[in-house]
Amino acid sequence: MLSAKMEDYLKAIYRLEREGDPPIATSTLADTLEVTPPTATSMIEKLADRGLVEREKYKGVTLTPEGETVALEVIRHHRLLETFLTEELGYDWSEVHEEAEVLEHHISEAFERRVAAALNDPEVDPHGDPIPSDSLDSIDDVPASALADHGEGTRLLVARVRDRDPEELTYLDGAGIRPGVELVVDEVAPIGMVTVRLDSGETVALPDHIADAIQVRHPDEIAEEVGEV
Amino acid sequence: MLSAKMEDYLKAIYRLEREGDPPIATSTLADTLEVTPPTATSMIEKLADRGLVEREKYKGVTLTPEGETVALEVIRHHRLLETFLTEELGYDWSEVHEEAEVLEHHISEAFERRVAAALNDPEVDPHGDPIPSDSLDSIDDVPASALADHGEGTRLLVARVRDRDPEELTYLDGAGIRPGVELVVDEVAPIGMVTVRLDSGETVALPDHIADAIQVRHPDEIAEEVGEV
DNA sequence: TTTTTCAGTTAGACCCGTCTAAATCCTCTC
DNA sequence: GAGAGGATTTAGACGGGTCTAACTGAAAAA
Repeated sequence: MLSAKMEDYLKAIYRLEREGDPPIATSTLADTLEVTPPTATSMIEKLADRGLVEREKYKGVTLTPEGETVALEVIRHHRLLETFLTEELGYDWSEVHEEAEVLEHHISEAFERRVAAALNDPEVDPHGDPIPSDSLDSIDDVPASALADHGEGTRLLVARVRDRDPEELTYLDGAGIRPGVELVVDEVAPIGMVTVRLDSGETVALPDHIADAIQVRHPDEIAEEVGEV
Repeated sequence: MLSAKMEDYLKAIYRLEREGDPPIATSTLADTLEVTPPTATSMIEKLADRGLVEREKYKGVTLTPEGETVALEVIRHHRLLETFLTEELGYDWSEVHEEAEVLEHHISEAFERRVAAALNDPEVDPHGDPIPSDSLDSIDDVPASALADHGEGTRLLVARVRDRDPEELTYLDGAGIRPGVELVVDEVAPIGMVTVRLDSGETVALPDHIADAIQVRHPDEIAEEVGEV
């Protein structure tokens, strides 16, 4: 049996591997989990003993296939829970993260199955993040780019919002920016800010760190894919 | 902040106080929680330090009002979860207990409120047990008696089933015995068994320990109460 | 190549919840 | 009212997850 903490470490390593280049440094992991480096070291040892991570002393860690499976399982729980809380319990998009962060470690397999069934095996969560399948195969990230990387006049579809801060999310939601919405880049200001125009006609100004967190696609790509199916 | 374990101890003390006479002996508590007496002693010390129990060395413990509030909160979580799992997620009546036993310690107040709202503030859980109100006032147990205490020919309404064993519950559910069902005592056998007849005409034989766990009321009492309202 | 710097690890401590073994208190019986 | 017997507590240990302080490796700078 794995503790909730162990699961948190595996999940963090998984994310860091996707976003940076493996192996993951002890201090990076420690920062992510808000613990001190020695704490991370000792946890890494434990995970290595259980065969969940590959460790090279002074270099860092990578997940083994077993470790990755555990990480995907936890992420599946998390994203199913977020979807469930939003769709079935009336949670606001912005407030599901913390609740799911706790519950993901405590639900049974039966619960997971029933929630997935109740939601009709959803493929993405309310933030637009893909939900790992029941078989826990590695996730294919939907190809997307940051809103910040597009020029003025471009029409874009919001695919994912990779922000977890409740206040920021509430603001974005209130402004009408959430996965599935289309918008046009109105102005890229040289002061670290992007302004977008929604179909409603309203414009919303977004500082760079937000524009980086908003993942977008070109609407016609979607049309093509749908056509393919 | 209280740990899940502390909550378990408080809940156990609460139940034992209701069923036996306070104060609760260390060994009784230890048995209930399946730990050794020294373990219970040290936990009792911690709870006493926090003002959640009143302790008299070598005598036992009782809950303080604060401790009782915590216990009621946990019980409210548990019973709301059982109801939710049954009604919204399609769990079988017999399998909700274990899941709720874990989750009760991990849901937020927001989750509690939303579940209660989704269920329309239910007053009893699937086992017929009363759900503490949001204000966490002490619960008034519905007056009921054990099926085992009634004579042949008596018509009874099943109010609560105080059994948590999944196999036994599955059997009872399959046999048609669950809260809300009416039945007639068919035979009280001198070998520690009671046979009841359901409205479907079927008879079901129940050994004493089961007949003790089934809490019943007289159907006309219910009618009167409804009349009063 | 040697030194310096800094990340990473080891050492040792603490709190939690648990245990076993040993001491101690309470109470019931004679 | 003195033991005997049983329940309770104390003592000391351990694993989990964390910390600080001290040490050690590795890699960049000189």
